[in-house]
Amino acid sequence: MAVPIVAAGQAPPEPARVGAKRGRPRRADADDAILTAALELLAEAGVAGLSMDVLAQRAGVGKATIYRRWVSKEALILDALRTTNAPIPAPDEGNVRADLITYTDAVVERFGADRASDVLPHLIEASCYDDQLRSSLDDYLRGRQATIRLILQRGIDRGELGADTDVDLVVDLILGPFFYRHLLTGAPVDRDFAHRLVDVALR
Amino acid sequence: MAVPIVAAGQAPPEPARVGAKRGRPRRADADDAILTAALELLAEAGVAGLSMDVLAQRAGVGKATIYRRWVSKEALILDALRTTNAPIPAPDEGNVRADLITYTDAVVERFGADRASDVLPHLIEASCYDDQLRSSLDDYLRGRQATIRLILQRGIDRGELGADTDVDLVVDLILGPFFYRHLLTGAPVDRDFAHRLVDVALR
Amino acid sequence: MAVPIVAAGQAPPEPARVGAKRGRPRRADADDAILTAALELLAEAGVAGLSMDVLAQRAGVGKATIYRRWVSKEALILDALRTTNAPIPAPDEGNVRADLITYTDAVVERFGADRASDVLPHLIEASCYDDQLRSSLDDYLRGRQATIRLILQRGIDRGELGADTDVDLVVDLILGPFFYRHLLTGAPVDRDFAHRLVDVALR
Amino acid sequence: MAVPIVAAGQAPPEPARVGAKRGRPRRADADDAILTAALELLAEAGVAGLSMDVLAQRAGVGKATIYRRWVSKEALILDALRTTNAPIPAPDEGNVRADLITYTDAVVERFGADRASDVLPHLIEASCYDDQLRSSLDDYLRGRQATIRLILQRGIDRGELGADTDVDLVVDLILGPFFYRHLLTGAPVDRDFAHRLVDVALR
DNA sequence: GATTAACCGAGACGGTACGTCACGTCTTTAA
DNA sequence: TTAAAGACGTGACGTACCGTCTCGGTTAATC
Repeated sequence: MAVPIVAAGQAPPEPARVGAKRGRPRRADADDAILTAALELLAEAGVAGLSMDVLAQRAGVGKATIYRRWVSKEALILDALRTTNAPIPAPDEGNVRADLITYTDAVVERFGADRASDVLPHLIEASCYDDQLRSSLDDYLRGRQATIRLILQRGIDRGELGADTDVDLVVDLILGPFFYRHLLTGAPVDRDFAHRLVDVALR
Repeated sequence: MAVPIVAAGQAPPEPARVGAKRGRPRRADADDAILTAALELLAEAGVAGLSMDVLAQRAGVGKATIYRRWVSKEALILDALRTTNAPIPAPDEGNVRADLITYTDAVVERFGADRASDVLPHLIEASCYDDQLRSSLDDYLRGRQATIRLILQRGIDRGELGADTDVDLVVDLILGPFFYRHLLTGAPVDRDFAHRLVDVALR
Repeated sequence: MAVPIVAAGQAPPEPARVGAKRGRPRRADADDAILTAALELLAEAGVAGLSMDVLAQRAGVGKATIYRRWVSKEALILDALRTTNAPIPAPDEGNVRADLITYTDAVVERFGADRASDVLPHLIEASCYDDQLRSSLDDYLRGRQATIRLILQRGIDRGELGADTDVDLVVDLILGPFFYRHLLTGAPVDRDFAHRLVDVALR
Repeated sequence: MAVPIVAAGQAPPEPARVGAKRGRPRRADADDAILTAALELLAEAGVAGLSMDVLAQRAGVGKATIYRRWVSKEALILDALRTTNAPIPAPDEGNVRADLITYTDAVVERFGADRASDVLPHLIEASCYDDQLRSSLDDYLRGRQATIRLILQRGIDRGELGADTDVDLVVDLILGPFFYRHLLTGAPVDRDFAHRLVDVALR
């Protein structure tokens, strides 16, 4: 996931294909070691407990090796997030509403487990100071919409939803309130809440 | 806004009115001086530029004086936010949809002006590590729902909306997507978007 | 020995006598704690083993406290050197030659004990990059000539030496070869060598 | 000057002439390229500016190539010093005093030009941690006595000086005070000072 | 009027993390 | 085998904050 010089999540920009690569290649397993250690530390003590010194030591790696692979601590954290947070697979029960319910139930469950995770809040804040991170994070978060978009698109293809369905809006109507409650007001996020959102969005 | 010892936003719990106070009373103008300096620094360099040392110097105040009035840097920032971000007044045009449109237009405008404010993200993150702050922030953010709740309640009272209207849900449907776009995906937040949200919420 | 802001060894320049001192005063015992820890570390592992992190920890002090009292690691080391290396007292046997012999014997002994001390070499190098240190070190080293100068002056006062005696030259003739052998050529520095130097210098 | 594996200044121990050479031969011009680059960097920024990474890049050479030819950075620096600092040729005017004056005048001039060179101090310090370097440096510095020893020997051979002249002592008496002033006290080193040293040494 | 107690500005305190740099070694591909 | 390139683990650097503590000095209410 880590890339030569660019920010996290950016595709490696053809690393000077011509001359091929000279010099000692990067340790192949270092990325994994670092990300694994990062996830451990995040689980143990949250973002606040993830200091670069400790991370390097835990991963058995020099700090420079980390900074060679990620432009910043936050780019690394974002990649760690990507690693853990496997996308929720799209159910396909032939019915948009059923699919969305299944999907949102999974989201609710994950939010519950994710309880008090400070990773996303940290990245949101950090992205205020770092444009590269901002766009990486936006990419990541828009990517997380893929499942729900797929469900909707299938519905449109099946004729279950009108061709003029505002997919963007439906996505925001379902995910927006989720995050709003989870990150901002602290109001409960449960299945009932999710179902009502789906009902409204499909109304 | 600042209180003797409790967290930001908590009502001062009757400061032991009984025994009255001995000793030198607190400087009356210090709260203002501190909040003003804080707002200046936030405007100049964001949360990252608001160090307690600089703040104390700017406000012409000792650091201890700040910590005597707010439990933490973040409690202070939250109060500063409260100070700037005056609540948007509830329009009253006798029509729920019109009122919501007027209101959301104001929100859109403020979000635009708020461009790249890192204050809210910072507080969200900090609240992950500080329960007192967490609840203060939740209070504040729920308080920001007052306007929209008032509009809806008036509609219900007028019979324009059914008595069984799920106010909580409508609030989340309107505000959730706003913050989701603003803080997370970075998608544009404009009047058109707001109007569609209102339409769906009232549908 | 440490001084508010100026380099090591500089006399504290009347610390703004007017306004007296405001703010919390510096910990009185910190200087000692730091210098003692520094001397321990120097004894254990030489200059190379004296890292600021370890020193701070050993002295039970924050790094900032050290940097508040000494402008640089080297200024601190110089003060540590001053602390250990008490001046050799001037003998007074009523005879210049006898006094010088006694004195140089003491120097020889100290050089022997000083075996492999890397402190002075380190300071000499560091002083190439730091003018303030350079002049502090010069002061210190010229101060170390005091004993020998006193012996000679007494001789002049007694009429044992001519009033036109070139004291500077005699000092350099005795100390120069000492350091030259000790630091540069590694040739042995013993009493016999010292005696011959004294004989030549007084010839 | 560089040698296969041994310390700087050691004679190359017959580089396994027998089996001839297998594999890629060493670049013949690398030594020169490295030393030249080293001298440039020393001139530009002193020892502190001579990092091995920069040096390798400047010389168009891999770091391993440098370490294959010199055991350490300091061994390389010593060789660089040897390269620049050509020995001062021995004058031969048939008179010891005149020869010494001519010689010391040249030394004074070089010291003046050498102003603030940090090379020698650096090597002196480094030699505290590295025995091999220590003896190489001692060799080098004793080698620098050759000129003055030659002048004295000629004087002895001519009968101008007694056969019992303590050559070692005379050398130390002349060079010791030079270095003492130059490296330690920072006192001026001029022709007058040198002449007085010669007078005393020959008295 | 004296005492007491909480406040005040200033700034030093012990900690902790940061990101950079240089070291000397190791690992590639190419000659 | 040696070359150039450059990644590697290590560890020190000096800075910047944090939130607390300690000064000498006010400023009331209480005694």
